[in-house]
Amino acid sequence: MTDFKELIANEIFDEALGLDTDEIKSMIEIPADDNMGDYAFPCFRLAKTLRKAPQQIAADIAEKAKGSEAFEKVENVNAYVNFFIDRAFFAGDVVKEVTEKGSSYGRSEVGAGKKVIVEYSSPNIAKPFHIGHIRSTVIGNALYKLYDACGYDTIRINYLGDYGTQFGKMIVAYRKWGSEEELAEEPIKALLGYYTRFHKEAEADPSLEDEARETFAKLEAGAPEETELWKKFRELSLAEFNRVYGMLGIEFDSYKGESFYSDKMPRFIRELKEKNLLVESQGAQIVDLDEYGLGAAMITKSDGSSLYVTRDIAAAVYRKETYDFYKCIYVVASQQNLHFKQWKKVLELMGYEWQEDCVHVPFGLVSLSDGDDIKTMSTREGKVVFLEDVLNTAVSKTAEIMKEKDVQGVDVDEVSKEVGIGAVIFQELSNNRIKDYVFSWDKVLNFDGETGPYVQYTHARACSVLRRAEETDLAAVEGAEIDSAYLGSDSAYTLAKLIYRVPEVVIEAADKYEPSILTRHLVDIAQAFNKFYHDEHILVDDENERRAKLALVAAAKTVISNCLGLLGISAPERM
RNA sequence: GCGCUCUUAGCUCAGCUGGAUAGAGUGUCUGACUACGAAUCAGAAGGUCGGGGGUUCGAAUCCCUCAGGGCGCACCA
Repeated sequence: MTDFKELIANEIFDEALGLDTDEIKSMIEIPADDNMGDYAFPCFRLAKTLRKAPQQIAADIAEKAKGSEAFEKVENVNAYVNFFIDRAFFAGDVVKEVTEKGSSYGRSEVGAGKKVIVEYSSPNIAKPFHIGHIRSTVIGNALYKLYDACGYDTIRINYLGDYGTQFGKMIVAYRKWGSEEELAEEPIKALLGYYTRFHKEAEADPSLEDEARETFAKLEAGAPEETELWKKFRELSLAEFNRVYGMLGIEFDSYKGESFYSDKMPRFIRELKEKNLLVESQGAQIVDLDEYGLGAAMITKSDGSSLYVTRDIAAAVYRKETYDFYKCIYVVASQQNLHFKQWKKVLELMGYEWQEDCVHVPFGLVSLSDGDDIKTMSTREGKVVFLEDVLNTAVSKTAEIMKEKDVQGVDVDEVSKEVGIGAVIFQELSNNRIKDYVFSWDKVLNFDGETGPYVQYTHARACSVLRRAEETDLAAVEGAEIDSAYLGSDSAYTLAKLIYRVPEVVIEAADKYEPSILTRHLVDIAQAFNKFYHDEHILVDDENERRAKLALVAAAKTVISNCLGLLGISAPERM
């Protein structure tokens, strides 16, 4: 591909500026308004070194660059030098690139040879998979795909919350009020019922809490009956979770959860002691992080049992020793910011320098609207919206729409899943992950505007044009040269420009741990395609024109499909 | 109280390492299906970018401060 920034930088370069071509390249901007050119170079900063008015500098550069054949036009507006390139040539160049690369367009090798771990989803066993869990699950999955696309060697870990006092509670509740039948029938809902009931009853009878702690201690000590129940709860829950993961098309390479590390902690407690980091406080063992403004990190409780931070230390070291990662990404809610800061600080104090390669990727809270009240979801109170219900509702709404529209030649069951679930995932990945939001049925079930179905529809529409061309034997010949002169319109150029940027957008989204950057860009592409589609007649009689336009349609189709794939969403050909 | 974070159009949100007239979607109003899919497109209206200072040729963007919301602050994870 032609690197226009390079051409421009070479044109501008002058020793008197005191800038090398790379610095000049980084200063080049793409104007918001097409009328102001395709690339722009602002001269404000040069005013000091050159001791001239920026307007004058711009005029001088423009004058000098006007002779260049690489640009159709060069002009200066105030302190800007605006470069106009041959748009048709550019569009043709982009189309060619996408045609050659196909499904690998957007991928790169920037991460070749580096190992990246992404930890995400990590639900608590025996609790329902609710709408709040979608964030880590879907954001983490997109990050995994983005890193994979950047050439990194990736490992997906589901750090299951499969241990802790909560299992003591669950066992106690099950023995008191549960039955095997209801557990077999609807495991998660039954377990949730026990959990909810436990907390309700424990308010009146605090001794239940002690009983739960004792029961967990037994479990930890390896008591057979308790272990048996724990295993059963874990298995039943995992089967439920896997159903949801299946719907979302999500997989993991490892399910090593908290229980896996339960016997790996003494080593670190010893190590903390040896390094004189441990302090006793009110019967508990802590690492004092006051001087760093991080309070105290509790390592063991007063009864000697261990906690979250300790387990996470064990897990991090295990991963470093097992995988020797370049980076380890934790996709966990922002509520745990303090925990991650403490944990990293403790690792640092222990001398593990690689803690710098551990990144907490936080995201905002999902809450529920309860009339005028906004509440966080509470498993204990049973106030939750199940993710599976959301997915199913989205699917059935999609099926309704499809039946209404009477789409031909599709398996409604299959496609309504792709579209309905795609809509939910897309919604989740649309906004900056740090923002809190209130769950709304209206919003997840809205399929108009900047939504997943809109993008998928655009893809299906492109497929439809290509199909039509083939049916009537008007298809572009595979591998044939196209005459890019027909791609010089504003709408074709805008579309090509957005397609051109995809590889860099993918890298940026991965670097910033922000899938929404790609989601937004994808919406822009879909909008640009739809505008092109409306502005221009594609299946025209003139063979050369038709071929050129079809090639652009095919490129757009490929790119939309690739980007949706990176977000974990499928791209149906009809819907 | 302390720490982190958010505040941009009626609503939901974009706005890249500061750059030209702050953009989408949705909602409201209006127009476009006898070309290739109307889950679409075009147009109108809608903003003192939470308030106030500062840095700069230039601030929604960086710094300070105030206000409001959210989250967190040792025996849960």
